[in-house]
Amino acid sequence: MRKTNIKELAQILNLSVATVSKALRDSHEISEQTKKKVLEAAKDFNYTPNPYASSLRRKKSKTIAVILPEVADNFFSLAINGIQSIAELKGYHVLIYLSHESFEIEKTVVEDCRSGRIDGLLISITSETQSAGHIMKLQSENIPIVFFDREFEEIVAPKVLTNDYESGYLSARLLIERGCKSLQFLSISSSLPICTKRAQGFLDAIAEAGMAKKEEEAIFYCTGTHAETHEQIRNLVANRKDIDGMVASVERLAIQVYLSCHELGVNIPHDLKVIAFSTVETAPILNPSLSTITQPAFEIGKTAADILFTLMDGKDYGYSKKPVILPSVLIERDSTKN
Amino acid sequence: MRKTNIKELAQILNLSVATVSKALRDSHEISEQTKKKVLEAAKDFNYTPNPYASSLRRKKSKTIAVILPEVADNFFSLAINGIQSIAELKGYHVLIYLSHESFEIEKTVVEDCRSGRIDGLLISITSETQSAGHIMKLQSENIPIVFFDREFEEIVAPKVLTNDYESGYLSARLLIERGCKSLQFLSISSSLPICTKRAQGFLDAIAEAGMAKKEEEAIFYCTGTHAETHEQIRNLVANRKDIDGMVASVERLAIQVYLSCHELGVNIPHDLKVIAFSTVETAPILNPSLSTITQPAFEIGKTAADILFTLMDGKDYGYSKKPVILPSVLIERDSTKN
DNA sequence: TTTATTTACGAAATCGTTTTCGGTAGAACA
DNA sequence: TGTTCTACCGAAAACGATTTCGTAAATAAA
Repeated sequence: MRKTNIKELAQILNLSVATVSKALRDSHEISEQTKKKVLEAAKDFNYTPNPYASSLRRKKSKTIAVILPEVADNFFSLAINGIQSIAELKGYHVLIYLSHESFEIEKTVVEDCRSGRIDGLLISITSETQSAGHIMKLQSENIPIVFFDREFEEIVAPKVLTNDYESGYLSARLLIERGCKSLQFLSISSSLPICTKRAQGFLDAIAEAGMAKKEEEAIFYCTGTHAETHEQIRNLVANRKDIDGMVASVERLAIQVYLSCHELGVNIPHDLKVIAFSTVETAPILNPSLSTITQPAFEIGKTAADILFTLMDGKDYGYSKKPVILPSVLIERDSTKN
Repeated sequence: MRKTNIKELAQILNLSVATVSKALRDSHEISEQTKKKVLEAAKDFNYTPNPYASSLRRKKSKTIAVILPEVADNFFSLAINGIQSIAELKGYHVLIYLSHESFEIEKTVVEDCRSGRIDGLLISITSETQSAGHIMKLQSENIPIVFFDREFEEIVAPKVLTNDYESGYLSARLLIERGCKSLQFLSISSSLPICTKRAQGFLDAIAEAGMAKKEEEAIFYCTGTHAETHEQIRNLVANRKDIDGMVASVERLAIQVYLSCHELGVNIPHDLKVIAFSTVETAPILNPSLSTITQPAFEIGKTAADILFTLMDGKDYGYSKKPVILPSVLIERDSTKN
């Protein structure tokens, strides 16, 4: 079945393209009668409007972009779900870009967003990102941007986050209450706010309990590839028998800790207690079940999208200039019990 | 910093828009000298080409769409990764649509794809999809389509699948060898080829072992919402003590089985052995570790994208009309051992 | 020198919409 | 009767690129 464009449709109907266009957009300038005729013909002759012609003329693309570090992480999967749920409602299209934690890729993608391809951007920055020039440039071209989860602190923009500091604090408190004497915080970045805040909460909690360590000792950085991370964590678990409690700042680190312990025969929670920032749904059926600080990932995505859309409507998004905080919940399971 | 369009750039350079356009596209009609001047000015004056104007004229969008049932499933996350890896290489943009297992949504999205918004489509159909009219309509408009994982059997199109029948067969064989006497196959659809083929392999294996059951008894369908599924599986585990082996056709069903067993105090593998089609990375650290048939999810996505791009280049994709099969691997862990 | 050929560029049409700005008829009003 | 509104519709100009085709100058071939 061949496609028609608006010009052909106009010819068939013996009307002008202007009239057809207006009829299709349900303009008051057009009589109900002709509207009906146009709609019918549009269906009969298989008319599908060309979105790019429309975007060109109206300077609106009905498209948003989501930039995130990876998708094979439950948190981001759930966040995408939340974002999509809103985009679908609004009839918007969603472009997904993966930065793979590479600042270079992030920069390239953000650069491309300046072309007018998108009406708005949702972004969770990479663990490498230390400057936000690329993002500010986009901002200066009046494209609404909302940060979710991984913000860039120095930039003023709507942000949807979770209570990272508090959660970091509580996770350490839990381990201390369960009798741990030497704690370690596993991080993936020394600049990412989610990591630094969680770490700071952790540090404050151990200091408060008289278990203070030097920051370099208390925090273990797992940068590098996933394979390298595995190696690092395995070595840590193998060699540092003094550590009896760990807080994993992101999901995959916790999994690495578990795998290492299984490989090395280290018993969780007896030899080592573990708690992780994670939304992994298998937490309750892990061996042992994993205590988690679970972020409201879906809601974070949904809220960020919500704000983005009100911004794109030209409205103020109603919240103050402060980030929106959706709290995480700590669920204790066997990995921290005695 | 203001954006420039090609017309302004031409004025600045005292050249025609035609020349500027050709210079930017590195045409042989333009001297190296002016090319250099144009490129410089483009950078200096912050020129970013409007992709929609370009798409309109060239009838190419540099965009592909991926339609999948859900993203919060490790298989699909990994597949997206594979797809993105190729798209990024080719400088293409990726639109993601979630059908949430709803045929209606799938139809709407596919319909929209006819508008010229995309140059190609990768799709994994919903569990409800029983007809492919919408997809054939798209095909008839010469938009390349590649199915991955969840195909529609009756349609002729490139497909990238895994060895479903064989894997179903092997999973049942394993349980039989481990001494199971009464097996159950957990399915999510009576029409989805991945389910029916896996189920058929399963049925053939138990028939061969003299453990044949009627199909209605051997296969348990978990349709409905996730919450309903949990209820159904819980009831099954609670009431059918005769069943001592289960094959979960998709990841989330296995998780539900585990959760139910934990709740009900059913011991895996002693009371019930479980094997699942799954790519979940926590399989080795579950309680007990989960035997899986693991699909090469990343490669499936990557290969599908590869084929799509060769198709979009107008070339034959080199393979025969038969689907490309990337085999899964069975990894036995504790959930099926004695 | 004359005639082809190449090289380098520009004018204008084109892609398929949307929107502005008129314009014509008939109704309503004085 | 003349005037002012409405209600509908159309011509044409955008939107910002690409591409075809034409042409002038420079070079090569005769």
